[in-house]
Amino acid sequence: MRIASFNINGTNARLPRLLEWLAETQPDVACLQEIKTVTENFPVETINAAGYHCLVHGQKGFNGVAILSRAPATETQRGLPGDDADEQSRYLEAEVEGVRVASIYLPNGNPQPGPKFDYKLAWMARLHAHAASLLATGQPSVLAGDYNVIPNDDDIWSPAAMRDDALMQPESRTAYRGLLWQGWTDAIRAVHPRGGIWSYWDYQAGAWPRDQGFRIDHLLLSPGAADRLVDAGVDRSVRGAERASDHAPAWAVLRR
DNA sequence: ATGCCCGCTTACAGCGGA
Repeated sequence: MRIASFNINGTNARLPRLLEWLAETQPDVACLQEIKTVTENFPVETINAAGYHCLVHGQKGFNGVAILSRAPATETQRGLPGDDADEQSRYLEAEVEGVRVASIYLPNGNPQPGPKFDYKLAWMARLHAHAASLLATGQPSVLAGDYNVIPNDDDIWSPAAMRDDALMQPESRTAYRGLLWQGWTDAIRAVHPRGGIWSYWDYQAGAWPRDQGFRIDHLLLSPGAADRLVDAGVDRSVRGAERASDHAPAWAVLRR
C-alpha cells in the first residue's frame, strides 16, 4: 500500500502535473496540501476519472488539504481539534483500507519570533494532543504532510542558510521530536538514516539546479503502521518538470 | 541587508509562501 504526500502549491496551476504523477506512481492514497481553492471548486470529476475518490477540505486562496484514494475513504476528522476559532484548512483525516490517514499542512511560522510562529507552535501542540488520541486507538495510522519542520541538520543542504528560519528553530524541532517520542516513526528517516534527502527546493536563486533543498514533507507512522514499512522516499524528478510545485512528493509503502 | 520566484486575489500590486 503506497501512501504519498504532495504539496501541490495550487490546484489550478498544478492539475496537469498532479494527473501525470498519479498515473506514473499510482499511489493508493495521496495526501495533498496547499490546494488553494474552495472545496466546491476542486476538480473532483477529473480526479474521479483518473481513478481516485476525493475528500476535500478547501479554503479560498491559501492552505487547503485533500485526500485522494483508489479505494473509498471514510472521513474521520475535518480540521485539527483544539481551537474552535481556527478557520485555516490544514488538517483532514480518513480511514482507507483499515488505515487511518491524515493530510497535514502545518503552519510555516515565519517570521519568527512573532504571532505566526506562536500559531505554529500552538498548532503543533494541538497536533501532539490529537496524535496521542490516534495512538490510543491502536489502529495503524499515518500522519502525512508538509510539516514545515527541517528535523535535523542533515535534512538540509546548508543549516547556516536557514539558521534563523522558523522551519529549523529549536522550538519547531523539539515539537516535531515530541511526536517521535510519543511513538511515531519518520518513515523516510527510518529508510534513509543518514539524511541527505530533500523534498523542497525554493523557486528562487536556482535552488533546484543547484540541489539546494531540504526535507519538510514527512510521513509519520504509528507502531502498527511502522511494523508494515517496506520502503520510503521522495519522487525527486517531479520537481524538475515544467511549471512544477516547489515540493516533490514524499511516499511510504506499507505491507498489506 | 534585500530580493530573487511562484500562485493567488472582486487582481494590473500586494500578500503568503519557505
